[in-house]
Formats: sequence, C-alpha cells, structure tokens
Amino acid sequence: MQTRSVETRVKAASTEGGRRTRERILKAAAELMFQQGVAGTSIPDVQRRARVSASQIYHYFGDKKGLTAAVIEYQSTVKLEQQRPLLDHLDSIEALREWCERAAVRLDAVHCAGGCEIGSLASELSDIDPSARLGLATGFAAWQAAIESGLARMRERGDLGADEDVTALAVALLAAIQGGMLLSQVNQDATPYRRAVTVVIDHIADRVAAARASRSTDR
Amino acid sequence: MQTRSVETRVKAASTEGGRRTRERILKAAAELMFQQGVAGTSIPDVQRRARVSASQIYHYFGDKKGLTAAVIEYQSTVKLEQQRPLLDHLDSIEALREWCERAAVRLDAVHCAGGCEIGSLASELSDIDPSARLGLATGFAAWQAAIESGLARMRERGDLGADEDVTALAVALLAAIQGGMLLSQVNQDATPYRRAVTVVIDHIADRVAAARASRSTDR
DNA sequence: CAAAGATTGGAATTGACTTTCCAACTTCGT
DNA sequence: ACGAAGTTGGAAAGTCAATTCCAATCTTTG
Repeated sequence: MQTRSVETRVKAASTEGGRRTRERILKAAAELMFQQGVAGTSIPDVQRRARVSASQIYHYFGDKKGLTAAVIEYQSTVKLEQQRPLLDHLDSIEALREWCERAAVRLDAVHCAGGCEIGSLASELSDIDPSARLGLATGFAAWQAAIESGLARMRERGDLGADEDVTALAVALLAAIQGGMLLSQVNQDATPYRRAVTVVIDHIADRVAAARASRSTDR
Repeated sequence: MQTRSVETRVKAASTEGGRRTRERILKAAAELMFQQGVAGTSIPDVQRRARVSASQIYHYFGDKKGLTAAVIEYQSTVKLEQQRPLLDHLDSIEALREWCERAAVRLDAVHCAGGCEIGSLASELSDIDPSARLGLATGFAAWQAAIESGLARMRERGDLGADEDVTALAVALLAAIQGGMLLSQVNQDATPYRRAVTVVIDHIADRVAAARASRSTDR
C-alpha cells in the first residue's frame, strides 16, 4: 500500500539527462548513507552532494523512504556485479582466501570506515523498516548463494565430503565477514576481520583435508 | 574538550530520588536506543518512557551525546555482569555451546529483534562519534577477553595445543556471534546465528580433538 | 529551622528537516 | 515548429527535535 502510493508518485527518468540526474542522486545518497547512516543523511545533504534541487529527488524517488529503498537495491546489485568474476569462482580454498583478502585490503584503504555497505544498512534498518529488511535479506541471500554454490562445487568435485553442510559453512563465512568487519570498524584495524575469516576458512580447509584423508583410506 | 565541557555541566545524583531518576532515564534510553537506534530515539521519547521532564535528562546527562555515552557504558557493564557466571567458565566446548545457545534462545524469544545490544550501537556510532567508538571498543574487548581467557585455560590444561592462537579463535567466535546476530536480525530467524557459532565452535572442538590425538601419539 | 543545594516542571527558543507546490525551462514526438 | 510531457529551481508550510531557562519544590546540613 505504501509501496504502491510511492510508486505512483515516482516518475522513471525517460530522458537521457534525467537518467543521469537520477543516477547522480542515487550514487550520492548511497555514499552518504554508507558514511553517515540513513538517519544521519538528510535530503539537503544529498542535494549538495549530487548538486540537484529538492524537487529532483522527490521527482525520482517519491520520498526519503523511496530513496533509501533505491539505495539498498543499488548497493545490493552494484556490489554484487562488481565482484561477479570473483564470486563465480569461489570453489577453492585459495579463491576464498583471495576474495576475503581483497575485502581486507579495501578495509585497510579506508581505515575500516563504514564496515560493510549492506551490513551497516541492515543493522540500522532491519528493525524499523520492514520493506527495507526484506530488500536487505534478499541482498544477503545473494552473497550466501554465491559462497554456497562455490562450496557445493567443491563437494561435487570431492574436495569436500558428501555429508558436508555447505549451507552452514557459507553462513558461517558470511557471518565472519560481517562480524569481522564490525569489529574492525570499531577497532579501526582490519586485524579482527582477517582473524575471523581466516579461522573460518581454515576450518573449511580442514574439512577438505579430512575429505582427502578419508579418500585415501578408502582405497 | 567536548567531554570536559559536558562533564562540567553534568551533575551526579547526590540524593536517593535523584539516583533513581537517573537510573530510570538510563534504562529507558538504553531500551529505546536498542529498539530504534540512537538517531531514532528522541529526547521526548525518553521523557515519555521514563516519565521525566526534559530538564531532568539534561540535568543528569548534559546533552544527547552524554546520554548516549552513558547508555554505551551501561550496556557494556550491565550485559557483562549479567553473564559473569557463565563468562567466567568458558573453558570447555560444552560451556561455549551452552553460552551461545543461551543467546540463541533470547533471540528466539524476541523474534531476533535488535540483534546485539552493543553491536547495534557499534554499527551506528563507530564512524560518526569517536568517543562512542572508543567506549564500544572497550566493551567488545571485555567480551573478547572473557572468551580468550577461557580458551587460554583450555590451552594451559592441554585441551588445546600449545601453539593455538587463542586470540584469533576468540575473535572468530565473537565475530560469528555478531555477524550471526546481524544475519538473524535481517532474516528474523535465529538459524543463521546458530549455524555461524556452531561452525566456529566445531572448529575449536576439532582443535581439541587434534590436541588429544597428538598427545596419544607422543606416548 | 533556615540557607544552600538538588531536583523538577514546563514554557520558549532556535534550527533543521521533510515534503509540497508552482512557475519556468527543456526535450521529444509529430 | 508546437504542444505535451519531462525536468528543474527555489520558496514556503508544517513538524518536530535539541537545548536553554527560570521559577518552584523538595532535601540536606549546620
């Protein structure tokens, strides 16, 4: 109902300039909401950053809730596509380590500010905006699926035992990433993140070793 | 400097009634900030919940930042003391599982609302309030220390190998708890939390088994 | 008990933010 | 080129939060 009324009010950009304006607003809002939180980001803030007037924001997004929803969608899709090449090949211990380390380097670069783009939004909005929560759940599900499918491939290949719960392992890695980033954010030091993901990946590596061992025993 | 000016303005309760009022405000603020976030909690909100007038809040806490700082301190201390009996005996796999499951039951009870009291504050404030970040880092450090000292005792006892990095294991467990709670909050289901902590504790259990095995080999 | 200090109520100030509105300006299809 | 639709600027309304202030009422203490 709310969604409907907003959607009715919103106009999709139909001209080239309009599309670029919309994009500019979205990017500015995403950056600001990431840095200062949703509540800490005002419409005037977005106006300044995107160099647009208030009417443009309301024209394209209806209201702040609509803008927030668009940012959630944006962060989910963009971040995912951005890592697609890596995400599609998370089917070895080395690939997992490489992928997690990539994120660690990014943390170092920004001095651990912000944590995870989606995680921050999730923590802030889950309890107060049901539709945002849903969007964020979808976003997380996509990451989980990427990890899980890599692990599933390892299992099919025999790197992992047939009885391994790849869902649990994927969730554990995702949780380590999120929790690790939070701890790193608070400590302004990427070490906690690195430790957390390393422990979980080590655990997966142990299971791989166990699978290998049991294979050689079978013969 | 900011801290000083605030502290100057704040009066410590010196009468019994004053102490109870202060406590009532603190508890109300803690609950509200946990449920709706710091930004989502207004002074009038706290007034209504604690049944006090604005002047009482400003009298005892100086300003909203001071109130927030007090809430951080409160959550850190209270939650810790509340679990002291369990925290002091995290020196076995069973104790770790029991402790984490205790939290899972609480998550079930509240339908996963709010996540972790400290984690939520951390995510919201780390990047925008340096002194809050510091307080939260201290809070987390206490939890980490509790886990770590339990693991260290296991190591001294020989349950864990002498070369185990108990710091890394403690951080990993803490991250699993935080990340797991976040995922559970978003999914409104404690399963992700349970999976994440189970995987990490299973990993620790594996190390215990490895230590036992190597001990029997030595003989 | 009386002065000093602590506590409280409630009004008033100030400022910011969300959202609406409308007039002006562009772009597009025909 | 012309009307319709898309886009933009900026003012303005309405709301609400943070904070200050002061007068009134308790408490403590000498």
